[in-house]
Parts: sequence; structure tokens; C-alpha cells
Amino acid sequence: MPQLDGGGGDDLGANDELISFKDEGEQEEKTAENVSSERDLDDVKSSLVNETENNSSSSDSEVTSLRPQQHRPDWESYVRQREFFAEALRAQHDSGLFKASPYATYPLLMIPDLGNLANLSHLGNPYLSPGALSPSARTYIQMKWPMLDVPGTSALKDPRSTSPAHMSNKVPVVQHGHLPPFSPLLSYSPDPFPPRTPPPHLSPDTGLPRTPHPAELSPYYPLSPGGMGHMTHPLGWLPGQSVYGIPAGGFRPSYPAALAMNSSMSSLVASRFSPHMVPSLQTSVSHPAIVSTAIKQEPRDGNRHGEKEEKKPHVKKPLNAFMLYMKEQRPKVVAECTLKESAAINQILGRRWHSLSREEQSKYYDMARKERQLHSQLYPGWSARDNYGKRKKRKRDVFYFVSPEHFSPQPKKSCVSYGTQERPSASPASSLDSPATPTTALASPAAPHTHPEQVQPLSLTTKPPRPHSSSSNQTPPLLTGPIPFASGLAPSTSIHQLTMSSHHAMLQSQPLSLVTRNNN
DNA sequence: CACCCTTTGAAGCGT
DNA sequence: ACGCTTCAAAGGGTG
Repeated sequence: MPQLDGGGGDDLGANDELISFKDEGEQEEKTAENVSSERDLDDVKSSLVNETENNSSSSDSEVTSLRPQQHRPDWESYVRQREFFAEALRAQHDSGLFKASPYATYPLLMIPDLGNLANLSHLGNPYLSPGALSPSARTYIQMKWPMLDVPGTSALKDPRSTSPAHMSNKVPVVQHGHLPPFSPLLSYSPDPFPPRTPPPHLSPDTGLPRTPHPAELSPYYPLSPGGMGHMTHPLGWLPGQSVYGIPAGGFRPSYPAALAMNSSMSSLVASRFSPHMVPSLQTSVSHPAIVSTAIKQEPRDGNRHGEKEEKKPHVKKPLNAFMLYMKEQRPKVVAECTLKESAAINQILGRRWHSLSREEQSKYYDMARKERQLHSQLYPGWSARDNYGKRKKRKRDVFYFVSPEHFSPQPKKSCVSYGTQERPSASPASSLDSPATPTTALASPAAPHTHPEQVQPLSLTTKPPRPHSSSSNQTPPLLTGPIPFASGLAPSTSIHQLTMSSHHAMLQSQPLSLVTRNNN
């Protein structure tokens, strides 16, 4: 069923809100081995720049100071772009993101420079893969939900983003005079951990989707056939319609062909950007998640014989909390670090993710939840399965015998980041207790951490190679050190917790040292 | 050029 | 329900 949030929302929220707060775990780590963890970061940082976790605010000053150190060909333009982005980010935070609506994170209006869209691609549309776009396709506008009620007054809540005052009010705010109020979206849960109740658009009784009234349309995204016209993606990037317009014939009926940009917004954009940059905004734009297969394949399939028709646009999966976090933070990490490899960056990000405070993580979980909600509304018939097999190929089945004692930390890369393999800090504990559901955990923020001790025990100081994708995690490199549970899998408590998720359950098999790299 | 790597989370499928 | 797989982003590395 289309996970329409509501009832679905609950569901949706349920999982996504399995926040893996690392608070406790982290604290614990901090006591004993956490030192290592921090050191981990420190190590990374050292090579990067000093950044402290709290300091993740690494704001601009820091970044800025670093910039000079980077020697890139197009550094300037790159910097400009990133600054813009950073500015926007800061603006989000300034707008009281953590206090008010998580969606305060959407008041961004991202407009990459035409000339450097490529560089920005990673900063922009989460759903548009560079390769999927034709050159012209890159002429799009990256835009985040205009925050109508940007609480300009709200003080900044995000400790990480101690943004300079100069940024706060630069966020473009779009006013929709004639549109149904987005208030639901904008005022979304002032309470970071609101009790879960069926969203307005869901029947309170059944929890099933019901036809929303325009005024109460989707709690987050007004989406009805009619409402669609005004809809834009929350995380949103507003691809130029000319490029992203969904092929009328190609779309599955259930896929809204396109999202029309409301006049206000388009005018705003238009006024702000040259027509060249904003092609046909008046008409419609597709959801960023949509990537026309035809377009996407364009690069590869040279032969365009008739592929256009059969293609149903490739709708990407909505980004999960971590992905959203990554998108947002990657630029910072990249800026602070000399590292360029995403794998390394991702490791750092993974660590930081665990080190995030509850509020910080919840912010992303909320965003992700909304993202999914929107996505489900936009593509009712879409299923993650639709994308199965889209990727080229996974790794082949490979069996690795890894004996605990033979783990050689051998980081794949000499890079510091890899070295930080102290997965320990990966805070298994945090992951383990992550299963806090919105109702449970989020609903009551304290919940997950209520009994830290339970979680901590884990001596799972070493995060086992990720079970899930047998593919990646289980590669030796990840198995950096003796795996704690190898010897006994971890305290009962941990074990208990391990059962909480498949991933963790997988840990049980880890000790076997038999890693299978699957692959299709 | 295609895929790997690496992260977490969501979702789907098979048992 | 559980275990496992795939995909989502990203971009340097690899063959």
C-alpha cells in the first residue's frame, strides 16, 4: 500500500525513526574507548581539519579558512556554490529548524550556477543523477521547500550551525497568495517528537488514505490531482521541466506526470534567475525523484531506438535520513578534508551520524519521513522494487573466510578516514537502540535513552561489518579489529538487541567469519 | 567505461 | 517475524 504516512505514516515513521542515537552509547564510548572513537574522528580531522564533533558546526569560518588550502582548478566557482549552499543550510538552521518544524530545512532555494552545475550536482537534487541528465538537463533549479512561515525570529537551535547572522534572512521565501496554505507542512510538528496521530489526510478511523481537502491536503505536501499543481518537492529540486517533464506516455498512470510550479514560485525563481536557467517553470516540473529512463540512459545507450516510449521514468527511492544527512554534510566534510573519496567521506559521515544528538538525527528522520510521504503521494504505485535490477550489477558471490585473528586492519586506503576503522566508535550501541519508534522513542525523546545501560553493554566496540549488504560491509577491510562478539557475540543484552533488526541479527552470523559477498 | 567502495536506512522478497 | 538483498548519494579508485 502506498505508504501514505499517516497510518502509513506511522509505519513510515516507525522505522525511520528508529533513531540510532548514539548518546548513551557514545557517552560510554567516550569514557573508555570512545576515546578511540573521538580519536577516530580526530584522526580524520587531523588530516582534514580540526573539527570537533560539537564543532561540526564547522561553520563557515572554519571552512572558509580551509578553502585556501584547497587547490582546485575551479575552486572559486566551487566555493561560491558551496557557500551558497552552506548559506542556505545555515539559513535553515537559523530559521529555527530544530525548534520548530523539521521542515524548516526546506526553505532553501538552491540555484546552482549554470556553469557549475556539475559541481553542484551533489549538493542538489537528491534524485537527479548527473549521468541521468543531458547537458541541458542540468539547467535546473535546485530548490527546497519554500518555507512560508520561516520563523525568522526563532533563534538558531542547531548548535552545529552557529551560523553567522548575516545569513539568517536571506532565505527566499515564497508566498503563495492563492494557494492552499502549506501551513500543515510548515508548521509541521513543532514538537520534535510529537505523539503519533493519524495525519489529516488519513482517516482517523482506518488510517487509510482519504481524499484530502485542499485546505488540509497532505500534512506536508499538498498532493492531489489538483493540489499537485502547486506542489514542489520538499527537499526539492525543481528540475527544468523541459528536461524533466515526464513523458506523457511514459508515465505510469499512477505517477503524477509532473508537478507544476505555482506561479508565485515560478515568478520568484524567474525573477531571480535568468530564463535560461529556469526553463518553462511555469508549466511543470517533475519530482526530483523522477529520472526519465530515457534521459537517464541517454548517456549509455547510444541507440535511442525507441527506448523513449517504453521508458517509464525511473523514480528513485526517497532518501533516508542518513542519505539526507549525507547530502547535507558531505560538502562540509569534503571541505574540511582533503579526502575526496566518497567511501572515505562516507565513513566519516557515518561516524558523525552516530555522534549526532537526538534532535539532530530526528531532524533527518523527520525529513526522511516526509520525503517518503511525499514520494508515496507522488508515486502511489511506485515500489522500491521497481528499481530493482536497475543498477548494473552487484558484486558477485564471493566467500571470504575471515578468521578473527587474521583480521588485518589493512585499511583499503591509506587515508586516515579508512584508518578510523575503529568501527567501535561506530557505536553499535547506538544502532542497536535505534529501533526507537516514533511512537516510542520519538514520541518521548527520552525513551530511547531511558535505559542507556541496556544498550551500552555492548561491547560491540567494534561494529561488525555490516551485515546487510553482504556486499559491502563484509569486506575484510571493514573488519578492522578483533571482532568483539566473535568470541561470544556480545552480552546477552546485546544479543537481545541484535535481534531487533535484521542487520543486527546478522551480527550473529558474523562471528562465523564467513562472509559471503553476494551478489546476485 | 562500468563497477567498486562505503555509510545508514527503507523496503521488498523469500522462508 | 525474520533474514537477507537491493537501492538510495557520491566520487575517487580500479580493472
